[in-house]
Amino acid sequence: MKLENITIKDIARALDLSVSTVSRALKDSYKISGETRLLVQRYASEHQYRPNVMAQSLKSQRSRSIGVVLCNVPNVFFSEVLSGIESVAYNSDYLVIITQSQESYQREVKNVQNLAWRSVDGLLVSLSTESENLDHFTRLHEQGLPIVFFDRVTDLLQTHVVVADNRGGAYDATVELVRSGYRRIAHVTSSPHVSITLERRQGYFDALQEAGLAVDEACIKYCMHGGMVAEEIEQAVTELMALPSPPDALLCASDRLTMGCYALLRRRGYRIPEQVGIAGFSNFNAAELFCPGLTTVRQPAFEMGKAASELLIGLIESKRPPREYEQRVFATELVARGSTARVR
Amino acid sequence: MKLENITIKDIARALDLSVSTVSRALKDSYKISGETRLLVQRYASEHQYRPNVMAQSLKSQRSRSIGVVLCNVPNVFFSEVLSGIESVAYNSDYLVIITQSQESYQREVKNVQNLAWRSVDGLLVSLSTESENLDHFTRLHEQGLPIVFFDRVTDLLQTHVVVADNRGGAYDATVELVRSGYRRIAHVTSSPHVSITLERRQGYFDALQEAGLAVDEACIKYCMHGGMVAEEIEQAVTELMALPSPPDALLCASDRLTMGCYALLRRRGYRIPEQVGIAGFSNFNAAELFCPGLTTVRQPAFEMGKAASELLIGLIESKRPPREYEQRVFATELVARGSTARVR
DNA sequence: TTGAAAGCGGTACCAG
DNA sequence: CTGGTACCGCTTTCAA
Repeated sequence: MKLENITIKDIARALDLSVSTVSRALKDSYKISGETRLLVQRYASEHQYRPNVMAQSLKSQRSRSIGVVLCNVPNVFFSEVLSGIESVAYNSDYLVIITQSQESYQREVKNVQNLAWRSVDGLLVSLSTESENLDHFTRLHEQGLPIVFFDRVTDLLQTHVVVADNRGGAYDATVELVRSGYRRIAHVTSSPHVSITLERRQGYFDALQEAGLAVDEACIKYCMHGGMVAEEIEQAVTELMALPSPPDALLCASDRLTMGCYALLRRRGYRIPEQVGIAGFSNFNAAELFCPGLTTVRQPAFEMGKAASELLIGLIESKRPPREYEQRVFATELVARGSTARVR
Repeated sequence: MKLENITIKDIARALDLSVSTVSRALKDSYKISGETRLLVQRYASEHQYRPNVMAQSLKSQRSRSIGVVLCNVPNVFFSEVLSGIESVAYNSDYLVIITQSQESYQREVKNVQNLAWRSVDGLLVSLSTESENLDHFTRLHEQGLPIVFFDRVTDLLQTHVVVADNRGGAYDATVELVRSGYRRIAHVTSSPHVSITLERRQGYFDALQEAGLAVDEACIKYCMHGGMVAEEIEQAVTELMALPSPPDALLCASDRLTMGCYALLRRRGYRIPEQVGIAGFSNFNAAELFCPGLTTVRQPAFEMGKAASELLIGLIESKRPPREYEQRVFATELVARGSTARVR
């Protein structure tokens, strides 16, 4: 059963005009008499004429919709990004189609192909932890499909990119840990395939070196599924704490890892912050209600979503490719709380 | 610039067949020789033929996409529902288009109209707190557009509905408060326009009455924007605590309200659970990390999203309207934690 | 079993 | 300024 709308043809018949005239009248085309234009427009609005979008799309090869490819919506960071994306799209009259990769390369590929094939006008992408090969994007990109990457980005494709200052955020958090007197700071992070992992690790390195602390590879744990599987986190923390000289603090690289590690430390009875300090990336803003409060690095997720959306729509609507692709970097915000407040 | 795909016409030309034959061969139609079918299908797959979805949609008047209308994605409950919706849609090869009403009636109307006009095959809706008038749905519904409501539902429209056992959840939480010795239990809830408010209030009433406790209207505070505006919550709590005989416990009716009230009580220095107990609906599962842990009523959000999605797709794909509309009710789960553990 | 052609609802070019 | 018409890519009668 279908929604019955009147068509341009109906209007033409009713007003004894040709479809082309009606079409032009509706589009406010210049070469049309004010009289007929008004006539048509009045009739159209009286009869609630709505152009059939599928027909327009078929003709124009554009759908006024953008596809979003991300890992998992319930992740706080992503849900806020998504909200930002939607808010811009709403104002620009684009529809937002979402897909989740669940950190699976296979699924990401399928989603991307499906979106492209179902003809979105552009793609907003945060790569899955499993994605090394990016052929599914390059092919589309070469064919001219606008793509903007956010958060987990790549330099294998030349396009706009929206990220937080990941290096800076990790640096700040590490400095805070050092300042609080921690000397053996471990790093629990995601797959080294994704950009954010490398950038955050760099910030961690920089801060350690600046503080004259040694970087110990044994103190860095990579969770290949970004913490999607609980065992990853358990294993990482277990191994760290079993080290001959165990860490006295943890720097976690993502929402899920931070929460996971924090919960695990508490569950295992570690005293935070005395015995172990913990800080990490997280957009969960009730972290202050934890016991002790959790020191977090916050990313302006909503703003990042807006920016990504704006850049993509810009790309879609500009006739020709931009001279230069932008890389928008958003400052992070360190909120120091009890979990790093060791009294020396 | 557009993605170049070969069309059915190209195949026809290459194989010296007619487009109709090719079309039928691709659809595995019965009246076609096995030979030509194989020929066509091989050529198609070799040349990566992808049917143009816009053309198919224009013809069939179906888009294989569903629209989701909800308040706000970053809300934990909704983000989990959304994830459930997406997971089912993915398996059934439907695309999910999301829109946020931000609790605004205006915006809900716009989103619904836009989605319908942009021809989604069906709608998944959780009403905004402001929505009393539902004409924007009834019109579409009468025209045959499949709609399934979830969470904030209505009985003004005859259709499938997916909800949590809201009465039961509120009842359980209130009973828990009573069991812990609280005697003057206030209720902070959302707008009375939405179904969940009434149902949850009923559970609260039932439990109070069963316990022989008086229901005091002064102890019920309605936040008309569901806690979207922080002042609402502040005002509600302030007024409650300023009552001649202030409450000794709070039952909160939604994610945002629960977190908001809890944070506020802590900020204002109330001792929880001794001075004030608090429990409420929330899908935030790190509530155990709070100090004290927060007693929550959890809804199986992901499962609810899946159910809603399945019902909608069923509606879309069945030729005729079902004999009977379903109302799927999901059990809630009470997780009692420190915030209601008063030692008597 | 196959092909021709109409049509889904618009858009845009070309005449007039 | 207006009308006729081809076309976007696919589906589906209707004939052959």
